[in-house]
Amino acid sequence: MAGGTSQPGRSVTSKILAILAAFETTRRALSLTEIAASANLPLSTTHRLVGELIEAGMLSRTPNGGIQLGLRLWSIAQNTGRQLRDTARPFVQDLFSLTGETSQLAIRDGNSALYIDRVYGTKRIARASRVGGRLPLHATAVGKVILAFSEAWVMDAYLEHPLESLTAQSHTSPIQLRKELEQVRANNFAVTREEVRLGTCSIAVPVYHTGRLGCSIGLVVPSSHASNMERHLPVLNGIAKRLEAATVHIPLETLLGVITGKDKNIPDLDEDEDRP
Amino acid sequence: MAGGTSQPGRSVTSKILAILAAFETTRRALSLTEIAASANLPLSTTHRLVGELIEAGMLSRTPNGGIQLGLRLWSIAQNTGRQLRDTARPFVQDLFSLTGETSQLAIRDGNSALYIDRVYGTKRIARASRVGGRLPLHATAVGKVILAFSEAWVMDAYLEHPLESLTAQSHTSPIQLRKELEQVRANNFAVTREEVRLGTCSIAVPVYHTGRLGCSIGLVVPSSHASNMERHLPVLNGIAKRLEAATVHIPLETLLGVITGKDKNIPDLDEDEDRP
DNA sequence: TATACGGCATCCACTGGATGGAAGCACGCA
DNA sequence: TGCGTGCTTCCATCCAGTGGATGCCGTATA
Repeated sequence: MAGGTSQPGRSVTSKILAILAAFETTRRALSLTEIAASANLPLSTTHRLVGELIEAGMLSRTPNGGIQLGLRLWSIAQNTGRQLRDTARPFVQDLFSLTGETSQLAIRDGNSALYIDRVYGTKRIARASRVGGRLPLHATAVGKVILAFSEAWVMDAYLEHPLESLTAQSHTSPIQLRKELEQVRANNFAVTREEVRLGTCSIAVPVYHTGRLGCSIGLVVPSSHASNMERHLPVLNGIAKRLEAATVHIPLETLLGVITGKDKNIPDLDEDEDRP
Repeated sequence: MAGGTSQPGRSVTSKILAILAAFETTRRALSLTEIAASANLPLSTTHRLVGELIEAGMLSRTPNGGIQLGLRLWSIAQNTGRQLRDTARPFVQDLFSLTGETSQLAIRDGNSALYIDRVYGTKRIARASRVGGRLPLHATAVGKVILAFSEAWVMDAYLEHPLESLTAQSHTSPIQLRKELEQVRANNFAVTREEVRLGTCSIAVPVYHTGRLGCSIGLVVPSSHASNMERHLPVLNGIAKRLEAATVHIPLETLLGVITGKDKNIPDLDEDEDRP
């Protein structure tokens, strides 16, 4: 038999998504074969779908024959969560200017801290996270803040699952973590010491929104001068306050386009359309 | 007849892409009906496809029932053109710190200037462009730089098409534009005065890469203090030089994942995978 | 030089998933 | 109560999508 034996229960859509998902965890260009393997699709099918995606600019070929995400996809995706990013960026920049340390902003997306923005200097430190990247909530300072100040059920649900260990320093005991989060709530800030990556520590504070937690901002500093990270707290809290003030007028759900409640009648965004 | 009358010659892929493309020019959440209209698809088909995309996190529902791009899509798309963005960001920041004016970085994507990054302060000026957005090459300072320093055929091809006018100040005469670009090449910088949006002017310089044009960096300033934008040229050129130095070791094609030549043996990216 | 191999592109007969008109539902408004 | 709008569900039809087979190209091996 020639063809037609399509694996049942698999929609074309899911195949396209699987192809895109192949690029979720890598910055490299991938070969057709790699994509096919990652998406669990026959080569010929992959070939055709990838071809269409390239045609549309969602993927693009690199000069050496590899396949990468396309600029068009990036360009479209930039319209996601713009409200928060655009509003917050100057504040994250300020945070960097005032501290000289890598500054970042993260929100909760499922069980991960999703890094929305980060600002750093030319002298690169070993990066543990990147914009658009995710890290487990219990291993990062921003994550701990998010866990500590989220609704109780979020934390409870999170602690159900086993806590992944990224370095020898990661805290993986649920009981101990619960205590630590208690501390975070009491102190209004969280720290991590080499729990994500050896050589870097971090500190973060919550940014509130209408009483609830909105997001978290923090710093990543090399362990070498992390002995007194707490000295940055006044700046962190100051920026957090200003960011809160800048976002109060925007409904929390609108900030990210994520459903976290069942509110109604959220006003749509305004401003100039269609012009980039 | 019930169903099955699918418009022939339309692949599922193209339909999904049309749905995503509906969000290309708007930041608003769209209704199902709006998406269907934009993608030119029957409502029921749109409904099912959108449902699948939401399921996968590529789209998401807003609390008031609208549909928006999903965080997962954004997160995946962040892996596009990372090389240039990550490398250039500190320099764009520096540019902002040193000038206090909105700083931006753009490349050519087809016939548009594609804004890769921008840094601005809290006191917002009327935005004419945004990260991920496009503007015609002839109306912006970065665009003029890109046109002026690209290969000759790029400029020639661009001038074939009619030049869109964004404001009354836009230069739309091909002959005059050609002269202007000559000037840009001679001066090594370009300016625009209210050609994109009334109230803002801009200035930009080229960033070279192995002899060719790599990208362009520039400033946007309110017309009110745009009388002597040229005073920023030393800083602009200084930053451009430093950015050039920081990118020489990366092949131009790799910087963006765009094919601009037919080179071979581009080394793939390195560094830690899989960890955000 | 010959041979083997891995990766990529193309082909095509078959079929099951995609399709879209229509009907049903939910809500808001007069 | 009745109408209008927008969303959801249903299902008989059928064509777009499928994937095994084949062939090609460049590189590594004998």
